Amino acid sequence: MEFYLTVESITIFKLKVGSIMANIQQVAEKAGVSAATVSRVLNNVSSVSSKTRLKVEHAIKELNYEPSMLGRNLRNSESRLLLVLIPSISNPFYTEIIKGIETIAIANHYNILLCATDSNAERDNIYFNMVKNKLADGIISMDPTINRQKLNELAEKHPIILCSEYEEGGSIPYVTIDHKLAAYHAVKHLIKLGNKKIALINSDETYLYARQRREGYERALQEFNLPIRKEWIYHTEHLEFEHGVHAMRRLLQVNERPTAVFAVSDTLAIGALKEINVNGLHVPNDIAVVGFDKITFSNMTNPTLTTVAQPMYKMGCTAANMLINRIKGNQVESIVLDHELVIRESTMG
Amino acid sequence: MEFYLTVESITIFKLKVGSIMANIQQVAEKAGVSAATVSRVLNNVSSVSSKTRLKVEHAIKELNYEPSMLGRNLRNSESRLLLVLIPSISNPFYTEIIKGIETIAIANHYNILLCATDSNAERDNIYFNMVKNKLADGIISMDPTINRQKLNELAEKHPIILCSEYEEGGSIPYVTIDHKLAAYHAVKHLIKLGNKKIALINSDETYLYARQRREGYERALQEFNLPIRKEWIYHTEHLEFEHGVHAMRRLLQVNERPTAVFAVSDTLAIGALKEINVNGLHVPNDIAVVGFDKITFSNMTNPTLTTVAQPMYKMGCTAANMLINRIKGNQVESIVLDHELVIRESTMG
DNA sequence: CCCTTAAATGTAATCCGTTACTTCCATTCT
DNA sequence: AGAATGGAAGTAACGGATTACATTTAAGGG
Repeated sequence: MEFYLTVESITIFKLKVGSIMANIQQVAEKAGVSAATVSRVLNNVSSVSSKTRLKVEHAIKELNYEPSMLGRNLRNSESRLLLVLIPSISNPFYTEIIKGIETIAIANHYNILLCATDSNAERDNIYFNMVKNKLADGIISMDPTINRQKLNELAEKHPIILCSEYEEGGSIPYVTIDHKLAAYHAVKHLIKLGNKKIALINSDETYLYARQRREGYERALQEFNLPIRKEWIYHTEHLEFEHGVHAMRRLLQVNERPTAVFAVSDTLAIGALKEINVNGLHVPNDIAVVGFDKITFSNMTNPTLTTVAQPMYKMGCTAANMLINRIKGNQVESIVLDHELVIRESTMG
Repeated sequence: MEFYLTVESITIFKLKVGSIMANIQQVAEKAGVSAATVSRVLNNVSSVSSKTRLKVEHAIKELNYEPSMLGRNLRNSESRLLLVLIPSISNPFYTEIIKGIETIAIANHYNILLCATDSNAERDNIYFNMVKNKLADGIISMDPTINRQKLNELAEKHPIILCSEYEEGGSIPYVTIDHKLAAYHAVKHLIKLGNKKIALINSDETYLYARQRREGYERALQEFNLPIRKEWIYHTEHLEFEHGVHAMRRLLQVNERPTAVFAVSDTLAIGALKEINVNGLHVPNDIAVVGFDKITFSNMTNPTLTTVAQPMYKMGCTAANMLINRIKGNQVESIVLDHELVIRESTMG
């Protein structure tokens, strides 16, 4: 009896699965053609007569058929999935880039797998395996904390593009801006406004962009014969708001208080704004502030934040195009995009 | 000559592809066993002798073999991918939820496909097809603008969970909070502070949560015998900052100016804050403000924002667990989680 | 009316792993 | 020693679509 029940339930299950989705074979039978012909119709191969095409299309509608990506992908050994690696979803810097990537991806019939590594090496491994496993066709990495060596190894056999963060002299193609020049412009702007004591809130200099932005900061100061003072350079471990608050608190305690601050990210700059406000000082009259990235919220603060805009949407588009080209087997060249200084209230007296 | 070159390049390509990744057959040959045995080793099936297991594991290492997800998924007809639908990546409300989903997903050997619909029906279709196509095993939808009818149809044959936004009396399981009660608490808080003229910045009431939050707002006012005045209720089409600014501008022009504002999202509330500041008024002394969602930035504004916290991380975890259960074929029940009023500077005199 | 040729369609192999079923072999029991 | 039992491994079908190659069909030329 028990055995009978089991058999029945299996039958029901099979029936249900069958009803969920027809396969190409069933469509072929219904249309009275071979599976090959159905496949040709699906892929718009020219050599199908219009009569047959119509029959097949009719059968497809009738059966509510949708081709299985799994079968197709196995055969074509592609997944049409792009892996996008970011350090953390909560960082607004990435949102526009991702939009760019997504737009290009969809236009090329790809989809994106957005993955936050949270600077977790285990996650890295999972995601790297997805490419090895053919579950993704390529990677756009925006994670500066990623394991370089493993990434390079992977890049030998799989398409990878770096976005924003890259490796100097490395072999993996990248899209980025000229961080040094961008920082130079930002600081020069502060100098032109008459500031002579300019502080830098930088992040961890293990990251290339942090080193480059400091170089730009120093270059601007040198060019105008302003002193580079250690007390005015503060390094934060992370880019979050709280670290900006903390950095600014320290900078306000320095003997000779700076009259301007350049922070290497908007979230840091917004933290600085807050701390300056809390201390009863005025931005920009007492201290001017410049951020970096032009995240959405940089426009919502009070005062609004002067910041260096990276062409994020374009960066995303470019990275996606490069990756898709790479997947097609083409050679691609690294690209440096232009930045733009967006002057707003935090530097307008 | 040209022909020769072409042939050669094809050969090279083929060789390269071959070298990229061994398949189960090659591993089997190397280990001197059948593919079935290799598969058993991979899947930890008990009936493999330790000698054979060792041989196979050795061969796997030697060939640097990684099983292809495509083959495996086709056979098992699962993709181990969860589709997460959000209206827009740039909305910070979703970040914590996504983290929760991701954590649970990874713990269960799933990965997430994060997809922004940007309220674009075409995109909806693409994503729905991914499930029909077996490219994803199920959907967590957080998009209130999604096509209800299509979603319901899809839900008949595929696992779907709604997160935050749901359908009253619908058949799709959901996770949410009690929006009405949450709004009631927020407004009651404003009343307890002595406010008698309380404005509401609501979003489009085609969304269930918007209707429910207004009900909560009205219930609180009624309970304390305060008037519900039309001029104090403003509807915005979207949730962005600018709409909050605009709404507040209007509310400040009303004859009898409200002394407090409850906005149904933090971004709207932050817009309101900004506009109040711009008009030389003080928060909370002139006008108190309460938001909704407790997004990261609600803590970075000046003053910091009092807001209703949804348990976003937990919501994400819950939704993911529900979906995975659904995929396993289990029945799941809808869940209503607790909210919390976070009192900060924008209501603390 | 037959032959050539091209277009249209079918056949079958292939992509890669999983698993029900079968076979083989070695214990253990009588 | 021969049968019964069970453990270990192999065989082959399967999942769904694609495509090189083979075959059929129809049209055009002589």
